[in-house]
Amino acid sequence: MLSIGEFSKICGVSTKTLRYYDEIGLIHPEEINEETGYRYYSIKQLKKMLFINRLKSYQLTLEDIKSLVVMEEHQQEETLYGVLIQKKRELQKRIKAYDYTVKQINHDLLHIAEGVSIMSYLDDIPIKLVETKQMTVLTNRQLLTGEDYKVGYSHFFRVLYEKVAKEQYTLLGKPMTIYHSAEYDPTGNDTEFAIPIMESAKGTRVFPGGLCAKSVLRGAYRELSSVYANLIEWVKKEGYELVDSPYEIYLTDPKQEQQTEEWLTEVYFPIKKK
Amino acid sequence: MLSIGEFSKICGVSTKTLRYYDEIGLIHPEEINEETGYRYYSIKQLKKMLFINRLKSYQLTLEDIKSLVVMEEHQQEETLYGVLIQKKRELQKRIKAYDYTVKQINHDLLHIAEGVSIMSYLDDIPIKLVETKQMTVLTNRQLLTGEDYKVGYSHFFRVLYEKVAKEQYTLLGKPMTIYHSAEYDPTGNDTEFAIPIMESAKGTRVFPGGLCAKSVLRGAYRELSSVYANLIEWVKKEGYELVDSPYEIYLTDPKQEQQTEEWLTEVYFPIKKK
DNA sequence: TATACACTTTCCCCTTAGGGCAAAGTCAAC
DNA sequence: GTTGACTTTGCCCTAAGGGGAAAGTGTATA
Repeated sequence: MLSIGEFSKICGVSTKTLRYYDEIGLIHPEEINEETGYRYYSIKQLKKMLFINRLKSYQLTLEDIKSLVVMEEHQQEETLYGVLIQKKRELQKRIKAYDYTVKQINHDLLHIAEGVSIMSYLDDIPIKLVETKQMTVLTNRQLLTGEDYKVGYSHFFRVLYEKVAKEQYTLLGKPMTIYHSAEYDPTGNDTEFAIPIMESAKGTRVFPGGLCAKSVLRGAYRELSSVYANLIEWVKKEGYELVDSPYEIYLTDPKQEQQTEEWLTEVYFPIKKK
Repeated sequence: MLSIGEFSKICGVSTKTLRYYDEIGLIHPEEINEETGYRYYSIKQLKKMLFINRLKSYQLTLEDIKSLVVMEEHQQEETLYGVLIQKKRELQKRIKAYDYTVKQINHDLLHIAEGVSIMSYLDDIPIKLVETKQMTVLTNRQLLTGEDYKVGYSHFFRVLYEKVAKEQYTLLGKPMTIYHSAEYDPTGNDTEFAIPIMESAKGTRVFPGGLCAKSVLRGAYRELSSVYANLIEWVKKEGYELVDSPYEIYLTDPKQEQQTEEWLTEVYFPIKKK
């Protein structure tokens, strides 16, 4: 039997961690002295602990590890395979995300080196007053969380486009989304997907035209909030007020155009003079 | 002035987050109604919030962001440049670490697919009884934390090798480390770096020989703890006991040999029959 | 045998960046 | 005046332990 200190040294795990693992039921010392409460681990438990260490190095949560180690051996192998495949995908996703972040940082570093403030693009977003025309749009209104957006957008538009194809509607414009929620809520935002068509039918509605402040974003969607901020500031400053939900029109299709720098998105704020 | 909800929606940040940022002094609403406690943000603060959002997307901590946003503009640019460079390196390091983890997972997946338990290598680590000879070693004893190890090893060995070169000592063997700490302690372990030489001089000591249990690890150092566990188990089972600090001898130089699979490390446990 | 010192125990608070929920107060529209 | 949406503060929760205190235990040595 090994004391907690000996066991700790062999496994390369602190005694604090071992006590914590005991507490959460991950690995319980084979023997505990009734009188003193001292923990004693067996040599056999070394293997279990090393297995736990390895799974930890694969970024599994202790919860996941726990459910794995309580299994019987043959069931464990199967489950482990699935879990590892899953984890691998997750790590690859994280790598991609970090790669992207590094790219963005490089972009900003370049700006700073040129002596340009990295938020200066905010001042360069042009805003125009336009008069939009009334349209008929095929729509689908949903509550979406931040997570849903990524997959949701392509999904809901695909559904709408399928309907257009099936019913042989006549397309009159690019896809758009209308944001009805008054506040940003991470648990869900009231979002309407719409495609302008010629016909009026079930699932369509009249989308009113009128005076709008309009801005065009060239680049990745991450700058969208900046465009919104800019529009709001402009609207206040110029003495207008918002009279309907803001909406966006996607001029490029992210699936088609790989260069995020080339994406074009129009942002409209329906307004009137105060 | 914008209410917290409006401001939240524009910036894509929850009201909870805004209150939290107020609490930690990251961004304080420009106006707070004395009677009601309602927070009101100005249009000008949008830009600051968007800047914070961007820094957050770069994985800066709120603490770091805070110290950046309180700076004056020209000082901020300079600091920002350094911080971003730093962060970029960190992210690249993390990417490399994840890449490595993915490789390890792939390795294990292969094993599972072949029907081999992923910890089975533990049973394949051969152990031999050997009699080692007394040596003279040039040494350097240090308290090292887990973090220090990575850079520490190459550093301390380099110092020792420089001494060997300067004093024109005669090399008699490969570099080795002796682990004096009885317990694994994440905050620091008593570690001795040593190189066998012929001469006795200041900075050298006699390294005693004797009976040892010896194991050879082929592969990356991450399996070292397994080798230790195996040795300890063997020593107990065979009725021996440890009489001195375990040590390792590095047969390959990590700087020379790029393939971690080819690294060779000998692990020695000085023992005697109980 | 007394003592010193290393080891272990439990207990409590702390970490990041907020999320969830509840009770109570406030705002704006009808 | 009322309703419903909005906001406030306050309290507890997260994952994986780290730090430290106070008290008890093990063991080697003088």
